[in-house]
Amino acid sequence: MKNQEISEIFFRMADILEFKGEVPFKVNAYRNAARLLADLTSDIEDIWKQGKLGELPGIGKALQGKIEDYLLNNKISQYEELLKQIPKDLFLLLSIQNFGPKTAALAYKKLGVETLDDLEKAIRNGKLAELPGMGDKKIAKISKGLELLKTSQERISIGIALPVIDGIKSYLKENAGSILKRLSHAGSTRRGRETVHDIDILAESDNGPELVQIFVKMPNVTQVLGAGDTKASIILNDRIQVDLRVVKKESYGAALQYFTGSQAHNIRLRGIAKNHGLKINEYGIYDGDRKIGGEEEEDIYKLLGMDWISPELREDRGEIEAALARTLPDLVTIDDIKSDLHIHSTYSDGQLGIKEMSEIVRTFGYTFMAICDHSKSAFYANGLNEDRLYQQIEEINELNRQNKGFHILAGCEVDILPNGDLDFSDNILKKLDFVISSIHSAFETEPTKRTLAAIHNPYVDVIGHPTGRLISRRDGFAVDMNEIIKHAAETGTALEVNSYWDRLDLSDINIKKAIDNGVKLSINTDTHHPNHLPMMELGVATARRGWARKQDIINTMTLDSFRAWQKRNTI
DNA sequence: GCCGTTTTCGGCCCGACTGTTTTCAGTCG
Repeated sequence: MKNQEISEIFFRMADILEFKGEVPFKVNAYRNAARLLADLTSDIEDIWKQGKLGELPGIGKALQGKIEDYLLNNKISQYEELLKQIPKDLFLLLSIQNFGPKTAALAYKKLGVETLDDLEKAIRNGKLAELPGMGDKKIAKISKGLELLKTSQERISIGIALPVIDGIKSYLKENAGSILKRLSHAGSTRRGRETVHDIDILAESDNGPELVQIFVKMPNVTQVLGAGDTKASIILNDRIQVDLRVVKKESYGAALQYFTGSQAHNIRLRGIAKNHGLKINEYGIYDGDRKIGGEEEEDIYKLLGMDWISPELREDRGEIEAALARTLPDLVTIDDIKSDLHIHSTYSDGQLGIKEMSEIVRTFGYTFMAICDHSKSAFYANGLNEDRLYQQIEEINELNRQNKGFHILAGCEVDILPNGDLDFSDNILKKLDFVISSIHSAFETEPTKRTLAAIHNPYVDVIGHPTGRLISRRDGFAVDMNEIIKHAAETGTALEVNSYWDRLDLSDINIKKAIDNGVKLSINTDTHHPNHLPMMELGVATARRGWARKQDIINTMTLDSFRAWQKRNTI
């Protein structure tokens, strides 16, 4: 799909135009279009073929022409032209903190700075300091930014960030005592994004300076980037930046709304406020000079005539229109989840036996679970052959006889082989209660065709981690998600939302697309170790970001309705 | 660049912070 490719070009064109000193509104037009394309759940090529490009908000004549250029010629000629006029490593240079487009342009024009090395040299030989507006402190900040870029990690997974947030919250509660009132995380972690750049913490207190001091003296703070009376920024464990912002009671709601973002969502809200003759900032919502709300986050949305919007939806992907029309979806919650359907045991590569694991799973409040160990071809994971599978089914049956009020489904995560066959025959699969089917090998070999074959198998209930992406390591294999969704809808096969922190596969955008086409989803942890079980929350957050409701998720069903849903029982 | 029952021209979110300034530009979120 070309959506992503064009989106990336538009983001870069925005950077270039900004570097060239274009008016900010033009730059924003490109960024808005880039975001729209990245978030789009339908194929831009289809929209173009239907002649409906102009119906997309923010896509006018000029941008339509560029999209068309790319679809016809696989390049945007104006972008190619622009690339000739900029420093070699512009995009890298612009990622340096405290080194923005204006400074980059100045350094390029006056000193010929094209790369990080050039910049470092210009700092060392004092040339940069000779430029207008450059003082010692500014140079020092740019040096720091350059240093940070060299050592800093990529965005980190939400699965890593959330436990860090829990630790910070506990620390603050223990050490700040009565000066700390309300406390929340904000930013992209609150919105449940799969990866985050930093952690935002918001606190309510009448004593900002003291709270800030407690915060910067936290254990494992390796750098204090700044600390004032109401805010501070630190680097934790040389790894992740954490920003604290302290506000008073009357502004807490407005600040929480503001710092949760996203930026695009906030910009839309402020535009709407303006149309109503109101103004929003992080301290409250105002009618002229009169403050009319801001103590609670709900105030902001209510005063703009809309429903409160769950943080996971706040990306300006249609949630504002839905909130105004009062048609926001009733999103699935963690409390709706009644089963975890993808759990490994010591039969293959899990850490616990079925009995021990099931006892822990029960404590999550679920009423059933599925053991889905690997199949025989998964040598690397100690996959089960037919005999051991029968043995496992026997053990599960025995446990179910002993267990009242909790049921274990005998399942399997059957490999989709390179030739498109499944690793077990239908005669075996039909003996199981539940089947997940996944690709674990030969990612390059017709992954779409193989997945479709699995979808059409009458015993396959769920396609596991459908794109195979690993957030920290590799992109997904090149599956045609439109085809997979179409066939999943036709056959009544669910797609997995694998909740393991490094997978979160399907992603939010694909979840939305699946739901829009009537496909059911299965949120599972793919647990190999009991520590993985709480990751259900990550899967639920990702599903919520994809606008998933309770009725879209098979894990919210009772055991009876789940069985009635299975396609093998609907024939 | 886009957009329009206020507008086909003149708007386009808002504020903090910093550093370099004699009143503001750049960067960030």
